[in-house]
Amino acid sequence: MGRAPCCEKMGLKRGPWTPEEDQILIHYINTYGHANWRALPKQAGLLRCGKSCRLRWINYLRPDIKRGNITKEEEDAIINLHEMLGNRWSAIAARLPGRTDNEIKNVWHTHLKKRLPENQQKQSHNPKRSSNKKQSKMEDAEQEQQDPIQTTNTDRPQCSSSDTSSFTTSDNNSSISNATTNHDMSENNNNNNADTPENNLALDEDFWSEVLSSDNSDEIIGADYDQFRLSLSPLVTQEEGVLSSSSTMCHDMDFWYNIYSRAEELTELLEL
DNA sequence: AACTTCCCCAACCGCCGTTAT
DNA sequence: AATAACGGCGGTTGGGGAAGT
Repeated sequence: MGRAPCCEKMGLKRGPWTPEEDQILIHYINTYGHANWRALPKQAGLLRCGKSCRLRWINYLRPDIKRGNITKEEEDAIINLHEMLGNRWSAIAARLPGRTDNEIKNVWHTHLKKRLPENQQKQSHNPKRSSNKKQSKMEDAEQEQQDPIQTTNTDRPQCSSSDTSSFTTSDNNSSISNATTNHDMSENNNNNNADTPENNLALDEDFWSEVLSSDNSDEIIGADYDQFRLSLSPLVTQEEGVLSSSSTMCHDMDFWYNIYSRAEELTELLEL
């Protein structure tokens, strides 16, 4: 016998959500949480099935959703991650804080897939994915062990909006967390001479004294800073490797200043 | 201006793994 | 151990706006 449908269709609303429904859902979840999606709509007074509520919350209403276009850096990260993980959108999304699996899936199908050579497009699905989900979770764990900088667990706390590691630029669109594939980024950067560690020290002590003394560094950091962090990724990789640190996902401004301060030393180590 | 085609993305569907009974 | 319920995931669809003719 097949599984019962997730909800009775009778009397339940479908299709786009109205602002009123959104408000009800947000208010309910903020007040009571979402321990039980199935029961939620009834308790909240929504004529929706639990699945629909969950999807709406996860993909649109969550407060930590990052709005705005996918940045070039994020696109590159998605491409790299897709190469490693295949169509495991939630796993990819877990590495891009603020982005949802649905969003990444859409971006992939509408933009990024087209960039692949045709033969890769044809066989683009699940190069590493096993048909067995348990197996693929083990692969995730395995990979996490090899690469502690990345996260594979969606339950793991992600950088909050107040965390300076998820730097927000002035236009709110060009931010990317260092949770993104540092290794991948560094690979990209290594292929791009403009971003070698030697070239990334455009931000000087004046910049740092301003940032570190500011109460709201978000206001003064911008695209240069994002570029800076990105270009320092290889050094971060080195730092994490050398110190075998517990690798907190969310490095703060002090961390980046430390990397900046030790750029020479880390570059040397990197070259060894 | 009217019509058609294309593109984007929110939402739905169905399946799977986990958990509770 | 078997079954049902649930949450989560990836694949797919279709409405609506943009672009093209």
